[in-house]
Amino acid sequence: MAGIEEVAKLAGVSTATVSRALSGKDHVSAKALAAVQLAASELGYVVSHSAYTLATGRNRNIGVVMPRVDRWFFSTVLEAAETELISNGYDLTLYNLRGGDNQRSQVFQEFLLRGRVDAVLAVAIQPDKDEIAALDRLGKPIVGIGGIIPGARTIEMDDFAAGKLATEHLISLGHTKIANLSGEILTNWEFNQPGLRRAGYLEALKNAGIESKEAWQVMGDYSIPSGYRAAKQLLGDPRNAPTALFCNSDEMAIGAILAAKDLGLRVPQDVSIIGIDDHDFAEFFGVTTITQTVSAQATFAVRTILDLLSDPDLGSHVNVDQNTVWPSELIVRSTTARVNS
Amino acid sequence: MAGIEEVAKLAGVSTATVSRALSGKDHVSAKALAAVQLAASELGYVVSHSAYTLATGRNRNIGVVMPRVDRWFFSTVLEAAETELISNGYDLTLYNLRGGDNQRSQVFQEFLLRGRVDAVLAVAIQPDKDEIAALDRLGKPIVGIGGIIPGARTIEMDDFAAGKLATEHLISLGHTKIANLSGEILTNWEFNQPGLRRAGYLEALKNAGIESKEAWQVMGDYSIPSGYRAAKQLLGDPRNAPTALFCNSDEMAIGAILAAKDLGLRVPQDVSIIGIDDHDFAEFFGVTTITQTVSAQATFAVRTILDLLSDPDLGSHVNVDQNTVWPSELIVRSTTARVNS
DNA sequence: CTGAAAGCGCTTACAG
DNA sequence: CTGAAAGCGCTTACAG
Repeated sequence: MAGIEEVAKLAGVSTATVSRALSGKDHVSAKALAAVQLAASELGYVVSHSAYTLATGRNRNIGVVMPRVDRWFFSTVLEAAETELISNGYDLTLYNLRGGDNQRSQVFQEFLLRGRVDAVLAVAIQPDKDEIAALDRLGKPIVGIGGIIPGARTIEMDDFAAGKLATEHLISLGHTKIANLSGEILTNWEFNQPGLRRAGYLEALKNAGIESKEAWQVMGDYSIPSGYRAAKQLLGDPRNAPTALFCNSDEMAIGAILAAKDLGLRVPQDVSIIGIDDHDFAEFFGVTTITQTVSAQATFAVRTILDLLSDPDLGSHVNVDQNTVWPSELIVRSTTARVNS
Repeated sequence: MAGIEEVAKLAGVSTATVSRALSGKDHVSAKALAAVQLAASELGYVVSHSAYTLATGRNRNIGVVMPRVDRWFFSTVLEAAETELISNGYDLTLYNLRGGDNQRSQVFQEFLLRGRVDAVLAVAIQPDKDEIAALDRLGKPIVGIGGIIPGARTIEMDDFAAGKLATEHLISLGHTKIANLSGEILTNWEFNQPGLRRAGYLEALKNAGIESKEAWQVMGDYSIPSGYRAAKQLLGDPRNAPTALFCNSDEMAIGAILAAKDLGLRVPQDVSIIGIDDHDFAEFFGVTTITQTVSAQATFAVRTILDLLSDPDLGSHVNVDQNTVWPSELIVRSTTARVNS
């Protein structure tokens, strides 16, 4: 692999000039520029990344930390983030935290601090104060998606408002028997998104003077099968069946639709179902939902990071409290309708 | 951020001793070891990655290249690969090629050669000879999943055999009207997996003396909606409806099941449906399928890479032709049955 | 505009 | 077992 020295020799200039010509940061005579470019392409020269990083302290690489990747939300974030990063010449290093608590602390205490990343994008992860402080000391920005991180910039949809809006939509259609299919919080470093959405749901019920029932507040795992199972249980109960389901994800809503069909119930005539996400498949299944525009959120988060990184007077202590509430919209499709009374 | 020098000073030894003590590669007196460890943990010392790489030429980082990440197959590979890598102290740098041809060549000609990765895992991507040669010259192994790459190590299920087996299963149940829902090849650097599976399908038909029909060979995109649409079209045709569907993915099979139901057809009494993958949701929907054990494939591929990298006499020219045929199994669930004649 | 040289923070023969 | 020193391959003040 050709190094800068060989390029310099071939071009008949110094390595300093090669560096300047290729980076484009400093002026170089047209003649030198041409000679360097020719030599570089002839030798197939590519800047050694570690030398570049060691000399400049910049990595052109950001770390993305998420609890898992094999779920729609996460893979969608990843896809959008990578696309935005690569088009800016940045690499993306992925850390999934499937390994649990140990892996999580290994990532934060070692991987992120080795100086391989310039910044971190935390997806649906709640870093603690010490972890943020450590990044801060190194001058590394951390931006979060999916919840509020005290002491850092975050982007999140208003989960409480979304839960409330979804429920109000059902109430406005005359429903009073409304169940909420939510999610579990598995670790102490995940956001309480299920709790916030449920709180919005309960608030909407209370405002409308509708009594809430414990039995109608059930747990799923955001997947189609879990939505199916929970909905079948709820809708199959002969004495206690709700007429409407508010699901925390479109996948669970899709599962619920299938469960209703299998019970011989018509959607939306017999049961109304609303999700959250605006998943790729939502339109196809006609799911009424609340948008999250996940790709756009991820792209925005990456741009925020890139902007911070290109700020010339970014010192240490770069992270500040700042939450951007991401707009959500209700999209009414064909799975919700006036209650059949 | 404390450097090795500060640790050396605090421990009262040279930087060489610190390096040796921390890496554990060379013997160090118990006393020095203790002093270094204490000093390092006191200062929160973490080895600078770029300095380590520049000095050693090793990155402890591998690049994963895939056409996209927001599909089950890819996110599952990614999840498994990351889990295996991180537990070996390796990072994973993700390159998705959603940006098309330009992005692809940028990745291969620039990103991969900057020396940031020690090896590459190519997922469902067909690098060309020059690209492999370039990696070879740098002594970087490339291992592929999802198809055969001439000149590199690969792991792939036998797509032809899988297509044949799926079709034979349907034939053995008495079906003769069998459609194949396959996928499109969008770029010239993707594998011809749809073609291979279809060839297996056609071979099985031929062996059984069953005539194949153009109209029963249709395209999808591996997703639930595309399976639904294609199946509805096929099964709704009053003169030409097949009695069995062989789908190239379980998601398409699930879509097909839903389409059949919506047409009032019973699965498997009226239509038999088989997929490929053994997707997370396959068991739930009772899909008869052919396993791919994707996670295990990805883990195996990563281990292959790690083994190569730890081989002390790995020089340049590390890539050789070598394909491992990954075993597949037929799992008969409840979506296939004897033809209703 | 350009070059010589220091420096980024490690690792590792080489001596001892 | 340990230290002094060279070297990894760049970038960037500093002079000119």
